[in-house]
Amino acid sequence: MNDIKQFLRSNALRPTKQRIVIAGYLFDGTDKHVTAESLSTELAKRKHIISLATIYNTLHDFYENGLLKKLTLSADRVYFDTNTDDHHHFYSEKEQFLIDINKNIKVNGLPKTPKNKKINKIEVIVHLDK
Amino acid sequence: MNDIKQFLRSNALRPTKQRIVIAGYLFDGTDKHVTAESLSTELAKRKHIISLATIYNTLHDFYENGLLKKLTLSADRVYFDTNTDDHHHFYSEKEQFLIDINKNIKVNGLPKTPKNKKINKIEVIVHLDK
DNA sequence: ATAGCTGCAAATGCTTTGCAAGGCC
DNA sequence: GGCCTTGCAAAGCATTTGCAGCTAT
Repeated sequence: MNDIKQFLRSNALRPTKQRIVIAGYLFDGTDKHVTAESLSTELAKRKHIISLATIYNTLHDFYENGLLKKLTLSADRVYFDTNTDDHHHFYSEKEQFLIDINKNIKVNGLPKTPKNKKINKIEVIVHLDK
Repeated sequence: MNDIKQFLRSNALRPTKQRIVIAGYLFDGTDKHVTAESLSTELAKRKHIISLATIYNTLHDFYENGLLKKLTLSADRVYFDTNTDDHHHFYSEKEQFLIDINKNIKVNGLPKTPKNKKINKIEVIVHLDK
């Protein structure tokens, strides 16, 4: 709890009640994939009612401070990943689940990067069943 | 023109005025990436005013018949790709552009597929500048 | 005290849908 | 003629925003 406050402060985030609850849930040591809504539901189960607007704000605050990774896999829902290391994903659109691939993946045979551009990241998504 | 009608018919799509215009634009031999809106704008320049609802319907009809590939890269816009071969992309979110990677890319080091699942496709997105 | 945060309600923006009118076979 | 398609206007949804009240420092 004080750890969490510390943690937030060290990321230039004021440790408010809501942020402490959200960070406490997200950064409990287990990697998680959440959407604003799944997070809201999950917190509600734990009797923590936080307005959706705040959840959206907080996820973006965390994201902008590098505490979360953002994943756009389907058009109608943005996922946030608590694992911020470089890694890739198995994804099932049908079942809406997401599994981290933590092994080292190598992408070979890329053509040269377009002029005056830099590669920011390479994202590999392994789509499952159709 | 009759080619286009033929083409639509052979894909179980009734060749209506609107579909002929849209297919004529999309499948002119050059690979294209469009969104519903960019397509609408592009057609409007050519004096073809087609309602957005119809454009959405048509893009999905084409997609469902395998004439287009669908790409979800940013949450607020779905792209359709006239190149339906297996291929990958360079993508700049900032500049909103998309370039096909037609070279053969190899992804090495994938872990084994989750139990009872099959790989549908592997998608590699090379994100540019940030 | 005051700059920052919360949360409601309303707005936004892409996409879908209901449905009446029109077009293709 | 009958079924499919179009397109308007309205609905749907995830997400964002304005703003008044509250809170951390």
